[in-house]
Amino acid sequence: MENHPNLFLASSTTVLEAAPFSSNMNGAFYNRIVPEPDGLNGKIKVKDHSFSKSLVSMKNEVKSGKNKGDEKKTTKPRIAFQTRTKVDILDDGYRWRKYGQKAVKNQKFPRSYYRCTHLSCNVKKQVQRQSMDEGIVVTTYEGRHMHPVEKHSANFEQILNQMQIYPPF
DNA sequence: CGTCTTTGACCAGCGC
DNA sequence: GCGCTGGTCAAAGACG
Repeated sequence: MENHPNLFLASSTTVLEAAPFSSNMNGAFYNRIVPEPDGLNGKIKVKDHSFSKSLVSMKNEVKSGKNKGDEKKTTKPRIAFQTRTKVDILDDGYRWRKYGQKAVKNQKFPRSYYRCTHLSCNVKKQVQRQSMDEGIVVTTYEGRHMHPVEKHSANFEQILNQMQIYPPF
């Protein structure tokens, strides 16, 4: 069993683009990453050693887990960040409700599951600390917020929107 | 009292 | 079919 199937960790197929934008969220710097032309040997560079964040993957195809009657398999954008931070929960401006936590095989730290509390918003995220490097937190977003950000602290929605323009790997 | 977290149980998918 | 694993549910409790 490998890592998350939809997750390409640093050093795989992505490369850090000289950020055409960099926004601030909790003091973190966001750098956009795009697939390297040949798709190989990309490297992630982390700029701020104390609290920096980089996009490590995105993929468009995701099976929604349970389909109780009405909804069948859906495809949702899934975007993963790798964050070097001491805190697990990043304030991205949205309100999240934790609905589960699971121990993951071969992983020292549990994975936490969150859902956006906004009415009829289906966006989920998973947060997991890497066992190899405890300072790294991987956050995976699933779905898109179709409502405005609830706090002023970030323009994370804007970041997500920009990521959508790239094709899945 | 409303909101959020915790946590064990449950369920579905997958490999053998 | 069975067991393992990841994802979700939901009751109970904590907290402001």
